[in-house]
Amino acid sequence: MTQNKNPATRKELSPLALDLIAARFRALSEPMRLRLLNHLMDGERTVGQLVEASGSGQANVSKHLSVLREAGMVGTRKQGLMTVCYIADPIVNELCEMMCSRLREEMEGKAAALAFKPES
Amino acid sequence: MTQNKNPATRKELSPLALDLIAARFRALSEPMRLRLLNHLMDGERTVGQLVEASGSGQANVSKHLSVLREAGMVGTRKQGLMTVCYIADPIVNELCEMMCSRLREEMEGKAAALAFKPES
DNA sequence: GAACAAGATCACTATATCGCCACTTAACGA
DNA sequence: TCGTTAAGTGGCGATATAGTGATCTTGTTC
Repeated sequence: MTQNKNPATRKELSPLALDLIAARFRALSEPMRLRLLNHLMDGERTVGQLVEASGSGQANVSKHLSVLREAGMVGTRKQGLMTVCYIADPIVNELCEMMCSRLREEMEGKAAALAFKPES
Repeated sequence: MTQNKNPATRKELSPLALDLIAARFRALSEPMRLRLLNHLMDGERTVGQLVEASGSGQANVSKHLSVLREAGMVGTRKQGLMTVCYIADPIVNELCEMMCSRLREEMEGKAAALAFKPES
């Protein structure tokens, strides 16, 4: 069910499409960016709050945020001196949720496999 | 709806979890790897077939495949001289499907915005 | 066993990116 | 206008990774 045997119904993605999709996934491929998103899942945060919460430098956080913004995943809004950040695309939550639960399954599976009968 | 205002119900992910999740997304962050997966969505393929279909070198394809294998997304099976590859985790299809349709929405949105009344 | 074919691995170059420091820019208050 | 603070930007060193050619390994065939 996970594979489509009929070549006529499957489309080969164009190089441009592949680049765009890869770019989106690349935005999610850094632990620090995931950490920022994880904090934003609690609600809006200023850059300063994210700097403090992430434990990284201000310049670094600012650059990671611009990557997320260019990927359309985070939005920002100026509020006086501060910049308020928020998750702009709900797909972020879905993707992370999926990946998380998938990893949990795998880990539990491996743990169970190690619990008894470590290879007959 | 996409954000959780209650801090008590949101969990902050551990650094280890962030690394694991980031690694999975990183496996999907290269156009060439997405191309390989895209071909595998039609069904099993040997390494040689993927080399031909992808238009890249054999060494390069082999390395990308090992990245995908380590990420648990692709499985392989020896069959004589050849190595048969297949998608081992159905999450790959879901993730790519989601990303694809999301991008389509965005592009169509932008196209529609450009069609008429380019800013009043 | 020798020749051969498929694929994995190694060595290398080029490029990209992370984290940090310093500096600049922008908005606010006195 | 000046000083202060929040955040963006540029430069730098270190590391990581893509792609390529050469080599090694393994299984097949004669």
